[in-house]
Amino acid sequence: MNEVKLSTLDDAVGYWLRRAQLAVFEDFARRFVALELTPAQFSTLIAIRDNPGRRQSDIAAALGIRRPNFVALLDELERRRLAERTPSGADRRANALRLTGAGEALLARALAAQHEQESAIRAHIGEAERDTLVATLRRLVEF
Amino acid sequence: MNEVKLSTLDDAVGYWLRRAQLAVFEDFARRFVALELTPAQFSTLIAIRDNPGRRQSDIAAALGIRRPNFVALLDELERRRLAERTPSGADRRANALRLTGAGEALLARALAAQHEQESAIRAHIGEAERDTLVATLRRLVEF
DNA sequence: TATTGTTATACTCTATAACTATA
DNA sequence: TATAGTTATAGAGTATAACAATA
Repeated sequence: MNEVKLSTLDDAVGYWLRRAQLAVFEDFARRFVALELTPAQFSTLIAIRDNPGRRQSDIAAALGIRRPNFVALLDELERRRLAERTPSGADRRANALRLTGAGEALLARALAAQHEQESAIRAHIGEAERDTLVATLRRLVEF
Repeated sequence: MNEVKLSTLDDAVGYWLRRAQLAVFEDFARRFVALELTPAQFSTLIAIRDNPGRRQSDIAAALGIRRPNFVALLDELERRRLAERTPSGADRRANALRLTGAGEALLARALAAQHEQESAIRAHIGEAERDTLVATLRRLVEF
């Protein structure tokens, strides 16, 4: 196949943002396949560990996940005995979320895998560039 | 809702890459809603304009779109008389792609809208930071 | 009345297998 | 046999409406 030109896309932030995100997420998927964790499940485990006892709605909202879509995700984490829905004391409508011992153990392994990915990125694009990248991306989110 | 902590995600390239990409694509969608063009349709119009007469497969591959998924996308562009499938001379299996006059006209408006988005991004994060961002994202794609 | 968790549902993206017509 | 375009289909991911229990 002869080369196909894509002149206008070659300097577009949106285009490279999408391609870079796909590349990093594919690498993430490779590293996490053994742990059987999707990005959404991984960030959910982090959010629960950092905020034990919080309501489903709060955790879901913080992660940008709609409440209805969070139900099946939690069902699966509970089925695998990684997280639990426990009674929320005062409000009997709410579920308080907590990690199990197995959940904390798996999260520890996942955090190690994530750390390896961050190190690989640092090695590939450079330490300073990585810090600049994260800083710029954070400003872009407010955009 | 009290604040929810997300310690570990706060310095992760993958996390901010995803959030920034969502923010930029939401802005893109707002700017392109009047043109009724998705990112995939927009980049397809660019690819066809830059490579008139090329086969479907080549254009799809250059955009990272699987051949089966490219069919409906092209059907829609043809239905709206923005692009055409024409006979490809030698090989009677292949379709050569071209933009119509209407397609070129709409693409011109789309490119203007994209240019406005790029200007807005430059204004928000700064000229030099934007160039550094694109350069870093391109290196990240090889990752 | 409003909110929490849930069910049902639908729409978009993306992926694969297999067909047809040509090569 | 292999390739170009196509069909059918299935799986994620994400969106909304509406319900039961509770506030």
